[in-house]
Amino acid sequence: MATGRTHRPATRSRGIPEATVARLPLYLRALTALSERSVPTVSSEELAAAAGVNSAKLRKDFSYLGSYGTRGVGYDVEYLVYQISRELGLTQDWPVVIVGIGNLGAALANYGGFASRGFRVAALIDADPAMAGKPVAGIAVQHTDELEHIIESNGVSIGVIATPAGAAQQVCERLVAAGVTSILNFAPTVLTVPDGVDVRKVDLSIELQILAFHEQRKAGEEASENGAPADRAAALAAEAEAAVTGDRKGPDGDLPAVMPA
Amino acid sequence: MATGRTHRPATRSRGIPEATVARLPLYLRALTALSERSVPTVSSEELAAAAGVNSAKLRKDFSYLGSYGTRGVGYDVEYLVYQISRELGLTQDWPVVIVGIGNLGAALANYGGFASRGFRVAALIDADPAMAGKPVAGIAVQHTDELEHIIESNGVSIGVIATPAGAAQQVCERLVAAGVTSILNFAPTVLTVPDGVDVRKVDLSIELQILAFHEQRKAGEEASENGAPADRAAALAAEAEAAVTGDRKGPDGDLPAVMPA
DNA sequence: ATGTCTTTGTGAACGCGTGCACAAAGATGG
DNA sequence: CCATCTTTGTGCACGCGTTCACAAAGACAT
Repeated sequence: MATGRTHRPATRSRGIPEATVARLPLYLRALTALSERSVPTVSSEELAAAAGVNSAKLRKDFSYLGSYGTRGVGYDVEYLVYQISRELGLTQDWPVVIVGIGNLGAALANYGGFASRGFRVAALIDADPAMAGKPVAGIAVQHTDELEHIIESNGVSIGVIATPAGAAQQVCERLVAAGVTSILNFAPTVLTVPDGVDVRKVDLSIELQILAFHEQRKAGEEASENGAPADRAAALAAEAEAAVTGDRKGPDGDLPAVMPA
Repeated sequence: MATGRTHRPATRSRGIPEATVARLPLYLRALTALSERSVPTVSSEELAAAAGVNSAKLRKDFSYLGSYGTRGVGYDVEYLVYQISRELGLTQDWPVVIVGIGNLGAALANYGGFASRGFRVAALIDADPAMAGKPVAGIAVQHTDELEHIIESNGVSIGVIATPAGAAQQVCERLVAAGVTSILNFAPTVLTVPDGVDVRKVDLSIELQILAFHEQRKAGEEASENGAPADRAAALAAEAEAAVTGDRKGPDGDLPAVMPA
């Protein structure tokens, strides 16, 4: 190791695995908690436990950042907090705009987790003229017409979309055209963006559906056979077929064989 | 409940890969849109484009469910909607409880994406006595004291935690003890749960931090390193989440009025 | 100094997920 | 009934991420 660790080894700084990047905030949170308790150092084992990951994984993650630990001792908490913050870009201030001030948008505006880490809500934007000027989380909502102006004059590069699904793509395009290059999307839609623009998606209902899958599997593992969902399945199928021809439904809602043409 | 089930990769039985499960809701959403437009069939290429994935991946995903396509034609939209819904367990009704009715909890309660897919909000629960009885999204908030009773009498197996970070673990334990086996966690904490309980985490600030990382990389190609002050890191550390304590208070830092920080 | 003990950093093996490329299956037209 | 055309389903190879296991590095005691 210790291969002349210059400040931008193309081999490493370029190559922080995406999976590692996604865990850095987790480590940072755990470290911050330790820092507040004035814990000076922490071992990979302890920190891994606090972050809910494997200790070998944590060490490997940190190894991508450099050798910040001391063998036999562990990691210096404050130093690591700083290094991770810097790596994540949290040592600078990121102005963000939130578009779509409905229930979710308002909740996001009030969310302290944003402001506390170098993220500053530069503006709240909504398409409803009735919302304009109304204060949410201490910030006056502005109308969509001003979107471009807001982005440009504040140098905003990160946008949060909390609009209805139907408006998301259009809002996205306007954000990108105005200079936004990272988007956090809460609308249940697939956003299409040009190269160079990052999109991360948070979809509440998808998470629940994934849980439902596992829940169903747990339930079906003991009652190895379908207990009674046949009725509901049939009902859903019927409802679903309302649109189309709708005359090819399993006789009793059970697994119909592969449907013929 | 199944007896001694040593923990395994979780995707065993007829082994639908976890990555595939996570995409099924995406396909389902795209298919539902097609269904509403009365589109009878769709090719893997078209559907993949609508869902924002690779067509080969989509076909492979579907192959885990069975052979539901017709070569030379594509997939029957209605039939596929039914199959995926059934696979995800959406053909039955899932009562869920939301614990922590702050800004986010209220937004979740109002979120239509839950109710529209077999998920029914059975109860809203908050620790604040002042909230008790207050209607949110047409449902009267109930006090935490009734948590166990609500879970048991409604047969709730899925719980949503939208409390401050400090309360999350305790709430989690009570939910699990009362019979909940799947948890969607919005609080920025690592939840510890017994085997057999699934936890999915949604962390808003982590998503932003990941975006910031990429944003910094994009911006910092040439302005590689600036002498970032360590003061910033110290300030950040001090201000960061006081998650440990756990009650909603805090100046303006991580734990805002309502959201889990 | 030297030995012992703790913990890091990492080489290597393994498993999962992704995407290519193509043969098989079925529709369609003559 | 046969030929052609479209699209599925999947074998295969590759790369990423995870985990194990251990040598090296440093702290600490004697």
